[in-house]
Amino acid sequence: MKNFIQMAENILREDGLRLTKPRSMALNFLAKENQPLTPYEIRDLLKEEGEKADVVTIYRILEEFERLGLVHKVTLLGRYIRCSDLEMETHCEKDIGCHHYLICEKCSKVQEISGENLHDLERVIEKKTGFEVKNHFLEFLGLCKKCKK
Amino acid sequence: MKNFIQMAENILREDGLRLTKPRSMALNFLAKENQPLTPYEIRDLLKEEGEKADVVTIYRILEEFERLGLVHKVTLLGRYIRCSDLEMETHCEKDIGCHHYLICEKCSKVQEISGENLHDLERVIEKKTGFEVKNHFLEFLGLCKKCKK
DNA sequence: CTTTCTGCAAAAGGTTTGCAGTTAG
DNA sequence: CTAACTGCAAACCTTTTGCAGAAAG
Repeated sequence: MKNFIQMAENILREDGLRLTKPRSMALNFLAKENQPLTPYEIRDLLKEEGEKADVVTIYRILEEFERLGLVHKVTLLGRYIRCSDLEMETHCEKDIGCHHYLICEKCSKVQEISGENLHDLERVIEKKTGFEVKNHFLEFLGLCKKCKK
Repeated sequence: MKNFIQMAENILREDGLRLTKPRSMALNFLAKENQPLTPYEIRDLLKEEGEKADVVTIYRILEEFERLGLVHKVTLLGRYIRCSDLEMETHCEKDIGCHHYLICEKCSKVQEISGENLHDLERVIEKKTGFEVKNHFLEFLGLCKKCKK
């Protein structure tokens, strides 16, 4: 956790971004929670600590964080979660084996898993984590034959 | 394509739903296009054929279609695509091996593929379809250990 | 100091809801 | 006929944009 924050701050600095109060606090909450948060939730968390920040600012902060590989957006939830230490260290931006999430339909808690075979994976997941996979979303982004040319 | 429409109409009937003009035409366009459409696009297509329908109606229609397994929502695009004949026949609701989509970042065209191993799959995809996979989105929905109890 | 960030106001989408009127079966 | 469906208006929620003022380095 401390690790994440330090690495993140370095990455920000390297990119020439300033370490402002909202950015720093957003990093802290993302690290502490270790669960995906909405921009509004982050705004509220800041407010609880006496730092009022506009949601617009949080949106812009998260946009930068995502670009720098500090957070992922969990598409199905519209929430942002901090990248794992592993992802940060290996700088495995969009690699296979990263950012696979298990989203509980009931409590909305998210756990990260890594692995590569979907079929086997589901079985392994159920055995190792006790998570009962009901549905999965798999979509590929890229360039089709025509557009590649 | 004709197949899809007939099967879909049967499924609607079996569920006690009425075969109205907007529903029937939406089915036709989804079948004909074979590409994911937004509710607004469907509304416009209907309008072009002289049938004006409200977007709200289209939203409600698509909601029903999804419930009945006639269409899938392509999460990343916010669009709806007709289920494949295979899916309809096997009634493979949420099964592994279904609804995997390749989304072109440039032309936004979508192709469906089936297969189960993600790693191998990407390689196979590139060879078979010429689609260059840049990124994939994989998220699982289900119940975590706690919530399962 | 000067560039970068933030706050505020406002707009822009996308989606949902309630209710009265219309239509399929 | 009568339950189901649709249209309209409005609300709601999330996200984006522009610009002037504030703050980091």
